[in-house]
Amino acid sequence: MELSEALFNLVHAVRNNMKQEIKLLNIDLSPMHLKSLKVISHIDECTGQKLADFMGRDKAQINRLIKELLSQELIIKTDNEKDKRSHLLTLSVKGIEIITLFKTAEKQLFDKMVNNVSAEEVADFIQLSQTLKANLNE
Amino acid sequence: MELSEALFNLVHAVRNNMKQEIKLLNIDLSPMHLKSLKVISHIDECTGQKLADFMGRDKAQINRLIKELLSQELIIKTDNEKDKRSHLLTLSVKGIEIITLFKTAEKQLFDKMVNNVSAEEVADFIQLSQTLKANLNE
DNA sequence: AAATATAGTTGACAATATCAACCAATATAC
DNA sequence: GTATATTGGTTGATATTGTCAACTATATTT
Repeated sequence: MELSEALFNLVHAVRNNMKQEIKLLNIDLSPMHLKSLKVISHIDECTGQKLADFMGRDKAQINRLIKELLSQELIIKTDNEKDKRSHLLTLSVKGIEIITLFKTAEKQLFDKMVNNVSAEEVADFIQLSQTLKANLNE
Repeated sequence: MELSEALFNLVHAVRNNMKQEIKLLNIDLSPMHLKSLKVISHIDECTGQKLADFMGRDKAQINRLIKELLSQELIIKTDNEKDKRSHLLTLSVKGIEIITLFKTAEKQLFDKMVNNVSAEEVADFIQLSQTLKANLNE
C-alpha cells in the first residue's frame, strides 16, 4: 500500500470514530469547534490570530468558529490590554466541562488505537510524521 | 506531541502541497475528483458502488464526482451487461492524460517527503498506520 | 409472485476551507 | 510626528467535502 493511501485511510478512520464519540456524548459541536476549544485551553493568552496560526487555518474560518463558541457561551472574550485590536480567549466553566468530557473520550479512542502497540513504536511514528511534514515544507 | 496531532498536521501538510501541485499543473479538478480518477483507473470493471466502497465515501458524494468527471469527458460510462442498474466507468484518453500528469506530480511530492527516510522506516510507518486503523474498527 | 436488497440519482443541508475587501490599531519609515 | 505599511479581526461570497433521506429501477431472496 502507498504511504499517502495508508495515511489518509487512517485519518479518515480516526475522524469517523471521533464523530461517533462526539455524537455519543451529545455534544452539539463540530470536530473543528472542539479542536478550537482544546487549543484555546492549551495556549497561553490565546487570541484569534494565535489560534489561527496554531491550527494552520484561515483567520476567517477561525473567526466563525470563535463566534459559535461565544454564542454557546463556551468561551469568554476579554479585551487585550496589550493590543487593543485583539481579544483574549478563555474557556468558560461550561467550556471546561465540555472539553474535559471530550478529552476523556479522545483518550479512550487513542488507547484503543495503540492498544497492541509499544510506546516506542508510537513515539517513532510521531517522530517520523514530523519529519515527513518538515520535508514537505522545505 | 500527541499522536493525533502529529497525524493531522502531516495530512494537512500533504493536502496543502497536493493542492499546490494541482494548481501548478493547471488541472481544473478538486483533490477528490483526482482521487476518483485514480481509483477508477485502478479498479477492474469499476462501478459507482465499487468506487464508493473503495473510497469509503457516501454514494451521493461519489455520484456527484462521477457527474463532473463525465461532463469534463474524463471518464466514459457504459452499460453494465451483468447488472442493468449499474454502469462501468473507464478513463477516456483525456482522463488518462490527466491522471498520468497527476501521478507524476504526486510521486515527486512523495519522494520529497521521504527524501531522508529509509525504505524500511516508510514500510514500518505504513504497517503501523494499518494496524492503528484496524484497532479502531474493531 | 411478493418481499427485500442493491445501484444509482437527486434534494437538502452541514462542515470545512479559501479569497478578497474592509476597519481599526499598531508598528515602521521617513 | 506624520505618512505608510502591517497586523488582528470581521464579513461576504463561494468552493469543497461529507451526510442523510427519499426515490426509481433492477436484482435477489423467500
